[in-house]
Amino acid sequence: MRYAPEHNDATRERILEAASRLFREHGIAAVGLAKIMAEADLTVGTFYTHFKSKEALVREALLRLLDARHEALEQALHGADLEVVVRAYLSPEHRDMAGTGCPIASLASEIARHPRATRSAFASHNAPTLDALAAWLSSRRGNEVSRADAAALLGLLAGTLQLARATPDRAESDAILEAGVRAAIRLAK
Amino acid sequence: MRYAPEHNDATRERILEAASRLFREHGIAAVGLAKIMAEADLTVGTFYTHFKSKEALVREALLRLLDARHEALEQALHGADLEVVVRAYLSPEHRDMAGTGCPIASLASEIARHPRATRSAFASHNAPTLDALAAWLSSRRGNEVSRADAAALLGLLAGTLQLARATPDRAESDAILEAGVRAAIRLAK
DNA sequence: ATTATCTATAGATCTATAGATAATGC
DNA sequence: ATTATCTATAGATCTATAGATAATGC
Repeated sequence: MRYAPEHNDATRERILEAASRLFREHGIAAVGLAKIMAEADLTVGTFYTHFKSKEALVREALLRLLDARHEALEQALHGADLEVVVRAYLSPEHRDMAGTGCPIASLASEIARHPRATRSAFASHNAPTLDALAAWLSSRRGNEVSRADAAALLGLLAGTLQLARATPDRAESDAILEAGVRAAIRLAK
Repeated sequence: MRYAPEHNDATRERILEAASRLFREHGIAAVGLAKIMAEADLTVGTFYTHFKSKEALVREALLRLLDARHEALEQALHGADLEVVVRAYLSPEHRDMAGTGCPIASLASEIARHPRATRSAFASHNAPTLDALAAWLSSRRGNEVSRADAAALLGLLAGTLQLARATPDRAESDAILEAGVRAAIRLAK
């Protein structure tokens, strides 16, 4: 229909946003293209006008999420205490809203099983976050902190959030979040 | 065919073992019953003689894995240093063999999206491991360590292993494992 | 005239069930 | 006689493609 270029871009964006939410909420394998397209108010047939394959969508949704996360972290580390950032990450709200939450906590174990191209996209778009975190930790601790050390801190946050999400008893789940905050602060010192 | 009772149990066991490996290797949603049954040298039709549903299989495979993990940890904590246990967990071998590895690192984020009955089975069969770990940490540190604190340590281990698995560059992945070991030891002190 | 979207469909897979077949304990 | 296993199939879903339809820029 030769729409304005903005129309095409906006549609593509809507698909990406629906996918980003649904993947984080239900996992990649559990979400079909029909559900994503319905969420974007379209039918399945249109999908392939915008993406080469489901895997291409996964890759692009992932790198957008990681880029957004990086920007948010830069903002947060600029002003706030690490404890505030950590408490926001390991909060009951974040635990209960996976669809708008951290892509690593939701998807890391699934990404590990995806093709190398997807894992490479993940690694390269996660690196800036790790580097920013490492630099921040270095200046705080006074000694050199590597990207890998920052990854361990992120691993603690994501892994603890996963355990809290898997724990059905609310009090126990809250306690896990609290313990994760204490552990993260200890690691950051 | 009225086989001996052992025959029935052995078949059930074979299904559980195939499922335990395939779920950890590819994720629960990504593995169909046909693949599991083929791995156990059976056809799909037989599945429902042994289990009520795929979800029932997931639940039982999960609790068996957690029970086995608990026994292995008890053994390990009895003799060895924590550092040895942590190094084995965050080893390149464990990273590269998800099918025989830690069910939490492979499945925690997926379990979090399963029905409450599955999450309850997870929590109750993971608790002994956490309690053993907490008791061990308490005696080592000299102060009281809660089950939730042990969960944070487990979260660090599982989360870091996931990040190492998602990182395609081998050297970078190895570095993440090393950083995880350092962080875990710091937390345990 | 161009092209994003639609409907329809291919072909594979998914979980689950029905009914036939065959192997062994009583 | 009992029952674990088999083949066959239902009905839903999955990713991906083909061809018709319709909306807008030139």
